[in-house]
Amino acid sequence: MRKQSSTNTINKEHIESNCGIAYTNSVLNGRWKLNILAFLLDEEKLRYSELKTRLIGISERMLIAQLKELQADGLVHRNSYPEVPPRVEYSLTPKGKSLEKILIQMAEWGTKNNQN
Amino acid sequence: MRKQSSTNTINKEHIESNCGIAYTNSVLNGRWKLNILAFLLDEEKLRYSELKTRLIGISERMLIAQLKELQADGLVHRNSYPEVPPRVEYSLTPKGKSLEKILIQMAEWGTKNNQN
DNA sequence: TATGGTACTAACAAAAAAGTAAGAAATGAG
DNA sequence: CTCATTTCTTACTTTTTTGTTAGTACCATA
Repeated sequence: MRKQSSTNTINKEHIESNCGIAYTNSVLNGRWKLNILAFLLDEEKLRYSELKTRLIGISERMLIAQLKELQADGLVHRNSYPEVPPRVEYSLTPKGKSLEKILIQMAEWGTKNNQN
Repeated sequence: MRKQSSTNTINKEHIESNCGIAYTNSVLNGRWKLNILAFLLDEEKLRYSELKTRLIGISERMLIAQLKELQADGLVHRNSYPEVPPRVEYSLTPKGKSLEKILIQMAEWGTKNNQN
């Protein structure tokens, strides 16, 4: 009677790949996260102010928020120097760097498929 | 006086990769889009009702909305049979299929890095 | 004539994300 | 003592996204 039982035909691989993608999605989802990661991949270390300059249009509130989430997810490392005025450098963690291939391919795919 | 001029130090490659990523992000961003694409990649064709069954928790409103956006971006093809009750099959376009590598790597990365 | 099954659509409400603007801390330079 | 600089923080508003619910169209079948 209930068609839901057809869910059973989804095998384990499908479910796992689906969970995998869901996690990746949850970590990368956000208006600026991919861009932040891409810049950090390119330039290794960037100060807060440097990121702000590169991410044209981002507000400070958003930049901080996205950086915090990326840190919480273990993708980005924050290094703060005890100076005044403050100096804070952001960089990728190994986990963040492990996204390199994906980021590069996304950039390539986007460049190829964006008809502007 | 204005620090914005430091933007000039960002070279063309960076800008392009950034635009590429921004486009890819705009196309893939959405709570369910990656999952929808992953299922279509795995199963080639899926009816609306089959997608609904697999995407646990999605509402009809969202499913339709995401499918429409994916169609508008040229990733998904909609095939409607002139039958009653209606039968509609969704599948990936070549452009959608060209995301295969990225989708697979995202699934793998997620599976590897999701500590559950 | 009424019912069932599938793929939607529309209207409104709730929740989440993002924008805006003001300000705080810390200290060396003037 | 005041100011400038940099990295945030907070409160509030607006916008965007998502949920919820009800309903539509189609026609074969009973």
